Amino acid sequence: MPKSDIIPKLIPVFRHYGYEGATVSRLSEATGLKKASLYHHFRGGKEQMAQEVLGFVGEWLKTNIFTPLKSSKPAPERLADMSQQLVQFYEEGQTPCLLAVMSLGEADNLFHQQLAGSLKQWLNELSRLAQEGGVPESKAKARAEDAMIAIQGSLVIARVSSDPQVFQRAIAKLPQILLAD
Amino acid sequence: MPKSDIIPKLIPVFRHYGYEGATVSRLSEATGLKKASLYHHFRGGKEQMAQEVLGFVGEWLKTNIFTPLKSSKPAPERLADMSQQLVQFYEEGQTPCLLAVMSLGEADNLFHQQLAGSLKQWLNELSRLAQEGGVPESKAKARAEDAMIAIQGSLVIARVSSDPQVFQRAIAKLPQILLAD
DNA sequence: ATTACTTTACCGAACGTTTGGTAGAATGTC
DNA sequence: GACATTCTACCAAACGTTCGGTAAAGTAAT
Repeated sequence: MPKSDIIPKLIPVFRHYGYEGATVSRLSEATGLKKASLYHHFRGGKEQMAQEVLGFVGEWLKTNIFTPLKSSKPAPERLADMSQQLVQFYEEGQTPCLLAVMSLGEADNLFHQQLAGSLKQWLNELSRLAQEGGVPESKAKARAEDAMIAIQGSLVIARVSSDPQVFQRAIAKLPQILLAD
Repeated sequence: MPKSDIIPKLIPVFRHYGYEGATVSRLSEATGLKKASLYHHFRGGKEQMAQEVLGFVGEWLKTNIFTPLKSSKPAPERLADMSQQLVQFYEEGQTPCLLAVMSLGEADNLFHQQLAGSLKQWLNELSRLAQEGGVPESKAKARAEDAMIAIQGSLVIARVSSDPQVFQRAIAKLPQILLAD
């Protein structure tokens, strides 16, 4: 099995259990590969698995979020494209965010820079979008922050209340948060 | 050492590491009690420790958040009281939320009901406050949800970006979210 | 007040299990 | 035959938990 097939099977384990909870047994079960086979592909062990999962998701963000946000469409359409991708990625709000989950405990020491980098990029792209939608630079950064807060917060609330619609409602409000005048 | 002294020392471990990451060794270190001594106080082991920590925080919410929200002061003042308590409780935005952290992995199976109950209560109290501040019932529930999203989301963003001010900014916006007309 | 008994709080050492990780043999694939 | 891939079998270390026991504080009876 090629790595490109393994990593997507690793992702949900890290997302749902966090770094410490994502045991090699669970990762093995999720991939269908025995432990030793996993270690053949990831000589750096569990830490490398998490690293490559983070890298994969980073790439995913670039191609499915950041690039669409830069397309030539009008700003509201670009935002709608992102929203659609997000709802899929977070499985309608039923899946925790890797960024949030990997910033806990021991994992934070290992991956903090990477996580912070992805978030910063995302914030920048959202801020650009808002500006292109007519929001002055001074307000655009604050709105981008509010948008990310809404995404992450709604994922938490949706999870704790077992009501994924909380997430979908929050996504539906993004245009207002980012582009209202 | 009485339990009332032990539990507060347990809390930060569960908050920062999550249930699976909160090893008995770490809990032992945090309390200054050896493992066997912890088991003297909590015969149910780690699960009971988490349970009692959740109970303690539930009580804290009741006396420091819910009750103040019901006082006879005008609505904006009650909200300010809650905000002040929150900033302290989350250490100016540097500490993850137990609710969010315990809804991950195996812990969610064990504690989901309790977590969902606390959240629901909190949402209800915020909705009541908004209504008493003049917001129609139809909108009040949505605003309470937005407020909780802002609290949880800003804690995540603050943590990932190592910028606690994100949290404090979000708290400062609560009056607008809940009571604006 | 003194003695004897019970309880509480604590700890060192070990329990069986699971952790992350390895070595080497089997299996395919070219 | 050579190569990469997967497996079974194994390991030391850490996991959550329990055991056996000590020291001190209560409690009761004399």
